[in-house]
Amino acid sequence: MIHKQKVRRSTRQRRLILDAVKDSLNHPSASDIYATLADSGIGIATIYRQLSALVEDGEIGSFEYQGEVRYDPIVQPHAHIVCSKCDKIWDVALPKGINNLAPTNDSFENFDVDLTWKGVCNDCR
Amino acid sequence: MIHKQKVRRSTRQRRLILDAVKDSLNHPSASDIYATLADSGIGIATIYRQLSALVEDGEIGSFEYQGEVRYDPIVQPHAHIVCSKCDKIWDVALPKGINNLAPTNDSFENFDVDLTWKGVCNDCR
DNA sequence: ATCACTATTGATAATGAATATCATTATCTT
DNA sequence: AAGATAATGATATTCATTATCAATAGTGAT
Repeated sequence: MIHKQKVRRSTRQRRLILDAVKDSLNHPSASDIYATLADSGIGIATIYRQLSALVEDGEIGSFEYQGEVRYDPIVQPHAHIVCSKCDKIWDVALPKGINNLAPTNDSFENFDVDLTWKGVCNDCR
Repeated sequence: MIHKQKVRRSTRQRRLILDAVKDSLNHPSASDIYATLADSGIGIATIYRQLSALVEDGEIGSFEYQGEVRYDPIVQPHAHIVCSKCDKIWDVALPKGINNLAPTNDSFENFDVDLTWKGVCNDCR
């Protein structure tokens, strides 16, 4: 017997958290979103729960950097550039044709790329 | 006045930790190394300290995956494949010419690539 | 070898991100 | 409106990692 699909409910908290990520420009962490929504009264546990759920539902993107998960309003595949001095993160297009360079063969089915360029940004030099 | 260079001492602990990473095959975490060296009596703080120092000194590599830092005996630039089911990690060559695809321009000096392919391995299918 | 200097160690407390628990609240379907 | 249950918020807990600090042990000079 197949597992019954758990229905996702639309709550005030979920909407606010989604909007906060969609409106973000700095690849916020969970605590960044918590701070942004400070006067909403949303608990920190809900922030974590909904961020995970939104990623799972494909509404937002995520990646980890410096020991914490960062969230991304952009869901289309793309790469990042990070400055190792100031830890700022920029979005950048994936190199054209990168998927053709994937090590896919009959022993591994490949479906996602995580690409980050690390360097020093202009401001830090 | 230039900062005085702090001299790195060669200790029993450092040698054992370096050897453990160099002999590893599974991209071990700090606690993996701690477990491997359980009967050496090395404290967990020293494991963390020396792993960081070894990375800083360019003796080993590191990257983060699933909320923890993994260490790598290979220091040459290379990519990883991870299985999202069993979390196993494989080494794989960087796509040839990837550095020519870097978004380097006069506002960002690029010196490192972090590339991970994510998929499902043969065993998990 | 011994000395003096100080980097390193080990035990442990502390931090910080993320998850688990659970009684209460709010959504959704009928 | 009512029943079923997903979601919430407060908080305890877990887990990886770092900070603290007295004791120990490399290292270079004598």
